[in-house]
Amino acid sequence: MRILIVEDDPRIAAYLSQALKGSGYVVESVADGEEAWFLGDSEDYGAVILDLGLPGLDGLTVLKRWRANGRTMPVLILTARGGWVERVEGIDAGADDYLPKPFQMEELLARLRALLRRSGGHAAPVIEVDGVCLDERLMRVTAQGGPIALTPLEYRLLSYLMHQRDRVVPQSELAEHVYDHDHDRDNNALEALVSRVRRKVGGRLIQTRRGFGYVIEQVP
Amino acid sequence: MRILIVEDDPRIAAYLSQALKGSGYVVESVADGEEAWFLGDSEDYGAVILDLGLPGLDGLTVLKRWRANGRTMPVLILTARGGWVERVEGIDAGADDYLPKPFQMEELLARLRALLRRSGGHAAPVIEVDGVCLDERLMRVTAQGGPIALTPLEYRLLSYLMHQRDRVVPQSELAEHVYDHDHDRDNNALEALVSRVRRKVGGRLIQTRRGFGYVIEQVP
DNA sequence: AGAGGCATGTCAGAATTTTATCAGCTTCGC
DNA sequence: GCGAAGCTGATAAAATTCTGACATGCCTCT
Repeated sequence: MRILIVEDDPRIAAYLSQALKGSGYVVESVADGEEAWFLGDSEDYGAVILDLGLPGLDGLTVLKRWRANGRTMPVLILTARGGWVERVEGIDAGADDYLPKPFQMEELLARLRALLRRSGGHAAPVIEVDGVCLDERLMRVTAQGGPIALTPLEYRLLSYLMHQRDRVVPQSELAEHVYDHDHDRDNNALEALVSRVRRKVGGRLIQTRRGFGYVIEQVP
Repeated sequence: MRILIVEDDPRIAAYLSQALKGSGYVVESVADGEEAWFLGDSEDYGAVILDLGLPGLDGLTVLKRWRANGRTMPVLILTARGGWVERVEGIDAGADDYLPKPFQMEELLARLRALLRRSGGHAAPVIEVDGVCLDERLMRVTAQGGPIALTPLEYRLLSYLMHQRDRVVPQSELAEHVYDHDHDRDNNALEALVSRVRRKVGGRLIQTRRGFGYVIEQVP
């Protein structure tokens, strides 16, 4: 994990750098506000440790510009300006944590771990087969770039089959996962549903295994 | 946004509860460790404010059990045990922030805002979607430059949906985070509320996913 | 205390979308 | 070719959601 240290006191910068390297991080260090702004804007860091009293450009200004530009890396402010008013100001400028100097290195490392832990878990859950994408957060399906409007039952059906891709799903099992438990089984509602989904996502995605069920194959 | 307060001192709990409600949160409060564990394990909270010195079950133990069970809501520890060793211990037990008593309410609110915006996967202190801006610090919403007057419930609804943007929010979840715990479920108050918010912020911001819920999409 | 204003729940009917059902058709396996 | 399994379009029925109107209750101001 790559960490940017923005700190103008060379002794503190060296101390931080050494401790972070000792914890397994890759560290870059700058002492100047302008340079910090440029690096944070153009490079990719797992987190930033930011001192506020900087030559050139103030730390808070740097942070606000990063956020205005859509940079979302976690930022831990570390400064001697210790009053609660400054802390509120720093956090509301877009910082994730604020640690006053002097500080215990152990605590800084713990807080950094917490920031990294929290910022890590946002992978987009998207399943894609043959150009058809299923976005589970948006509950939306796209095919060849265009969004496809699916009704609730249609979505449940496609979602289940895509989760079970490369496996033949018996009709009875599919029905159990699409319909509420008390549902007529001796009609062809499921087949009608499959038919409608096929018309929307393209006919060859959902294949019929006559006598067994349906399957979505990953490799066409 | 629904917040759980775990605090055994009734005066501090009342103080917290009042301040959080004033900032537009839906608040639940418990004083007992066992009960806190149960609620945090089974209910859905946007964040938890956790005191460590509790009757019944220790706060740290409660937190560790939540994390062991896969609960990922942000937790802010708030306690009089102020040494840095305790802070490191609390953070490494899975807390996201640690604020020693006594504390400034302003700072707690700021840190809570930081936790909530980060847990939604974002960093900037102001959320903006399609020309509509939500400033949590000022509790103010603007659209196309003009401020929009929202009632408390309307604000909670819009705020929650904007925090959860690009994710479909089921009606039941939305209701939990907008209304206090004891509330009728089989009326259409929520739909009426959505309708009112739509009239104020423009009809196409909040989209309906029939059968699933509502969503605010960042990229329309 | 009373008036007025505001926030919000409630209701009914409208608007819209979704789904079951049916009938006839097609395809598949033997 | 035959029977069974599966497909599809049409349509009616059902479910969901929206919205305006109204009622209620709370708060503030006089």
